Amino acid sequence: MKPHRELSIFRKYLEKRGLKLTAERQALFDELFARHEHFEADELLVRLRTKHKKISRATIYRTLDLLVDSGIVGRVRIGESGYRYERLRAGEHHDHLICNECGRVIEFFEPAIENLQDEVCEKYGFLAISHSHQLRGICRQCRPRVTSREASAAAAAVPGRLRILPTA
Amino acid sequence: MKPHRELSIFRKYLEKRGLKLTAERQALFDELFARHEHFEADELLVRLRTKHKKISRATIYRTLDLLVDSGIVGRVRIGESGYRYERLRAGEHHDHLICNECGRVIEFFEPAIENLQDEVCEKYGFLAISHSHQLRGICRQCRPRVTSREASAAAAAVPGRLRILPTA
DNA sequence: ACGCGAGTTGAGACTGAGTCGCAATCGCAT
DNA sequence: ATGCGATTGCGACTCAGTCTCAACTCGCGT
Repeated sequence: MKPHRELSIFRKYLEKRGLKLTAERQALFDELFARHEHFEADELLVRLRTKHKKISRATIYRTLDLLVDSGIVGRVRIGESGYRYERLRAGEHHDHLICNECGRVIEFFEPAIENLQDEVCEKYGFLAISHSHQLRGICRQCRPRVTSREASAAAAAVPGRLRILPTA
Repeated sequence: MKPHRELSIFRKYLEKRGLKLTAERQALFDELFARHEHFEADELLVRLRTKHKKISRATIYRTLDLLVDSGIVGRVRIGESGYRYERLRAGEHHDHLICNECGRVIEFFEPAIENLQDEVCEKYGFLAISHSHQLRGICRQCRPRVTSREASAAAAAVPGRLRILPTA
């Protein structure tokens, strides 16, 4: 929870491979821990540019790579284009519900699903390293607005398909 | 199974909205049903360019959009960049195991997971429209080659993280 | 069979996200 | 202070996908 913990992880990570904790990396790290939501790389760039000092796009991406690699930050392909990043609480993990209307991202964790995943892997002799599991649809807040109209139209468009189908 | 079935679905889909079944759309459709694997848009372009007639990149994408929209083809974000497409057997659905080594894509379907998904949605008042669920790792064939070395190194790189974590 | 207009196509310009190369600069162990 | 590897910013670049638009088709109505 306390930023210190992850900072020291990051610091150690850098040290271990002879990298430096520069002002830019610090700034990025701080900005990242100033909030908790999911974010995109360019978003971070803007945030840093406006309030703090200048930092180049390349550096953002490079630093984000380090953070992802160190396990502090997660990189997810959520929408149609680009990546989204999110802080990872140590040891924790969750999947996503993504609203097509408002873009809201809801995190969920279902142990039973995780277990079943493991079973699937075993069945195929597959050694899982990471996974991504996302459901797209309409969130509680947006449902009233959308109601019958679009949603049912979408469902009707694909005859015989009642089940959730893969996308994103 | 027989292409006819999906062709008529596609035809109906087009008709319904006053679109035409042009030679290009046909060619693409045929090429698509000539095989069964997952494929990328540009791959299709090459295939068509070499054996069949010329067809523009724009048309490939446009037609693929139609096919996806009609429910015949699925669009998935599987790797690091771009989309992958796959034929959808009517009513069927599956998720993916993706090998980081050889790129192989294994399809799986686990009803219990699907049910749990529904439960999660209910819990959050979320109306799911589509979902994507992918596990990345090393497939059975590649495991011998990779063994301890990389895999265990990767696991060790993130201390305290034994569980599968989100990515892709 | 013919004509016409909506629908479609190809070429290439364009976009957005992310990456790369490189010269200038910085951080830190000595 | 010195030196050298690590780092930065810039801008050029790539790649996938989208858009524009003039030229061309399809297929319905006659």
